[in-house]
Amino acid sequence: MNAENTGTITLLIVDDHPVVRDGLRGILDPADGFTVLGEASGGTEAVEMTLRVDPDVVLMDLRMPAGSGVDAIAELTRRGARARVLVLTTFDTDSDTLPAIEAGATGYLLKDALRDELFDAIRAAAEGRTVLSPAVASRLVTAVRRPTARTVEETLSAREVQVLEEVARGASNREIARGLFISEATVKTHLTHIYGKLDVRDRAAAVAVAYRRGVLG
Amino acid sequence: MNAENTGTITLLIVDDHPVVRDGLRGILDPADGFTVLGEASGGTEAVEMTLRVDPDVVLMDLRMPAGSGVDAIAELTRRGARARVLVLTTFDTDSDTLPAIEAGATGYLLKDALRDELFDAIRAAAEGRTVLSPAVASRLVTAVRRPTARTVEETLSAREVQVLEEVARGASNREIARGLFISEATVKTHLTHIYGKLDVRDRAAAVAVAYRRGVLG
DNA sequence: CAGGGGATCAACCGATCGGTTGACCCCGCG
DNA sequence: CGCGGGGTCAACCGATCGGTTGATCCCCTG
Repeated sequence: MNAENTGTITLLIVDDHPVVRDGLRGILDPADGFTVLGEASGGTEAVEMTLRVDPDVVLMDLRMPAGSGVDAIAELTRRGARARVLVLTTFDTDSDTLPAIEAGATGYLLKDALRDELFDAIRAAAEGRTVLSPAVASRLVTAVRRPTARTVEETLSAREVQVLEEVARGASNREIARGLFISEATVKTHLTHIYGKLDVRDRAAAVAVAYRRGVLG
Repeated sequence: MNAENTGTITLLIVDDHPVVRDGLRGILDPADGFTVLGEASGGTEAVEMTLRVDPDVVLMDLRMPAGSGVDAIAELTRRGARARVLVLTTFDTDSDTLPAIEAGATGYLLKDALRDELFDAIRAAAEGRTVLSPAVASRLVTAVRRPTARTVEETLSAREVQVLEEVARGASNREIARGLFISEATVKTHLTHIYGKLDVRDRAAAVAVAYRRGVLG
C-alpha cells in the first residue's frame, strides 16, 4: 500500500480540461511528497483507473462530459476503493456540493485555492481528514440547519409556480407584478422563497431546476 | 351583420382573469358605441362563443390556462369567422406577439393602454385596420429586418450551448468566464447572441426556451 | 483572396436583480 | 387561542445583468 510509504502520496487527476490536468500535474509532480500516477478525463475512466493504479488520493472535478464526478465517487465508495477523493471544482455555487460529500468525497476544494492550500488539503485527505473550503463549509452548515432540505423535495406553492412561469417567459419582476396584480416586493419575496426551496441563487437556475423536476413544461 | 349597425360595435371579451373581464366590461359597456355580447375565460370557449354570438371584435388575452389565445385566433381564422381579433395582453415582451399576428390578429394592444387608445383601437379593428402598440410595432420591424429569424430555427453554436448550460446551473457571468477560461466580455457576447437566436431578453427565459427545444436537459 | 461566421476581448451605462430585515393579514391546525 | 405557513408589502444596498459599439483573430467557403 502506498500509504505505508511515509513520504510520498500518490495521486490520480480527474478533469475534462487538459489544461487543468496539465496545470495540476505541473504543480504536483515537482513538489516533494507527491506522485501523479495518472490522469482521467471523465468519471467512468476515473473509476477504472482508480481501481487499477490504486492512488492514495483522487483529485476529482465534478462536471465532466464523460461520466459525472458524483457518480464516480459513489461508485468508488460502493466498490470500497481505498483512495480518498478530494473534489476540486470551480464553483462554490455548485449544487453538487452536498451530493459529492454524501457520495463519499473526503474533501471539497475550489480550484482557485492557493498552492499550499492544495498541498495541505491533499495531505489531509490522504490521512482521511475532511477538508472543506470555507465557502463550502458554510453551505454545509446552512444545509444542516434545515435538515429536510433535499430529502423532503421542497414543493412550491401554487403562487410560486405562477411566478416562476412568468420568470420562464422572460418577464421582469415589474412585469410579473403587473401581470399578477401584486407589488414588485411580493414578487421578490416569492422569488426568494423559490430560490430557497430549489436551492439555487438566481432565476435562470430556478427555471432550469423547475424544468428538470417537471414543475414547468 | 352587426357591422351594418353604424353606431355600435359588438364585442366579446376573452381573458382568464375575472377582474380584467369585469374591468373591460365596466369601461366598454357604458361607453357610446360599444356593446359587450359576452365573456370567455379561455381559448376554446372563445372560439365557441365567437362563432355563436358573432361579435364585431374579440378582445383576446393570449396567455390563458384553458386554451391558448394564439390557437384560438388561428382556429377562428381557419373557420373564416367574421370577427376581428384585437389582442390585449400585458407584456410587449410576449414571445407570442408575432405568432398571434400571423395567426390572424388584427391588432395588438398592451393592457396598460389608455382608455381612449383602447376605444380607438377597437374601432380601428372593427374596420379591419391594423393597430399595434408602439412597442409591438418596433418588434415587428426588427423581426422583418432578419426574415429568417423564426423560420430557420436559429441554432446555437457548441460554445453557446456550453455557456447556456452554465447559466442553467446558476453560474454568474464571472463564474462562467472562469469555468470556460474566457473573459466576462466574451461570456456576455455569447449571451447576447443566445438571446437573439432564442428571441428572449434574459437568461431565465433563455434557459426555459432551451429546455422546451431540447437544447438542455 | 474576399467575405462571413464563430470566438475572443474592452469599456461604458442604466436597469434589474438578489439579500436583508421587518411587518401585516388570513387561515387552518391543535 | 396561539402558532405556523402562505401571501402581501416596504426600503435599502451592492452586485450583476443587458445593451451598445467597436475591434481582433481564425477558419471555412465561395
